Amino acid sequence: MTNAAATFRALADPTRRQILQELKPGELTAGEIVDRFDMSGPSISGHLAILRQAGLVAERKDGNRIHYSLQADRLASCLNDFLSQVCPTQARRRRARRRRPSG
Amino acid sequence: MTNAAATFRALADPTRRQILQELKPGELTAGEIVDRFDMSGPSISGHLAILRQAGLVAERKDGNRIHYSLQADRLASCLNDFLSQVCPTQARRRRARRRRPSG
DNA sequence: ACAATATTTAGCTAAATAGCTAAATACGCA
DNA sequence: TGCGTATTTAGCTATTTAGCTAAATATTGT
Repeated sequence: MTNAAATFRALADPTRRQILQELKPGELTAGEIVDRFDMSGPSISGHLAILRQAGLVAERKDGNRIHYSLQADRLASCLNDFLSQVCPTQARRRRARRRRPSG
Repeated sequence: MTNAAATFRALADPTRRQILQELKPGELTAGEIVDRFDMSGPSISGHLAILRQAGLVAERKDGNRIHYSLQADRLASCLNDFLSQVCPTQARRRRARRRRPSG
C-alpha cells in the first residue's frame, strides 16, 4: 500500500482522527487512550495498529506500557505531498520573494 | 457529516483520489472520466457523487453532459484546517518574521 | 412523438470495516 | 514460579462499501 493510501485510509475513521488529536499535547499510553474513548481496549488497539501502519504514530515500549506519540511531520508531509500532486498552486502557497533589482 | 469527515471519507478511495488528479488540468465530463478508468459508468458516477457531497468537485450542466471540475481550494483548506488542528506547528509553517528592534 | 446519447438511480453480491468478548502474550514484582 | 496489569490477537457479527447489470431520467435532434 502506498503511503498516501495507508494515510488516507487511516484518516477516514473519526475515532482515528480523534486519537491523533488526543496525542497532540504529547505521548499517551494505550490505556490512557482507551480511557478517553467510550470503546473497548481491543477496538482502540486495532485503530492504533492502523495508525502505526500508516506511520502516523510511533510507539515506545516502557516496561508494561506502550507509549504512543504523534508523528506530525509524517502526517503533514503526506497531506502536503498529496496537495502538491492534485493542486500545486494551493499547496503551501508561498509569498513571492521580492526580486533583487539586477542592475 | 462534518466537512472533514466527508472529505476524508472521499479521499480514502484510490479511484476517487485518481479522479481528482485527472481533473487537475481542467474540467471533464462524466463520460470522459469514465473513459479514463477501467470501471463501469455507474461505479464512477457513485464516486463522483461522494466527491460532490464532500465539496471536492463542482458540476456544471451543459445540455446532455455534466462537466466536473476540481474544487482545489476546498480540498486545500480542508486538509490545512485538519493539519492546523492536529499539528499546528507543521501546518503551513511560515518563516518567522524578523522582529523590528523595539528601541 | 421517437430514437440516440449521457448520466444517474435501483437493486444486488462480495469484500472490507468496526465493534464486541474471550483468550493469548508480555512484563514487573513478590 | 506464580499473580496482576497492560496490551494485543483471535474469532465472531453487523454494517458499510465498492463493484456489477438493468432500468430510469434527462436532453438533443429528427
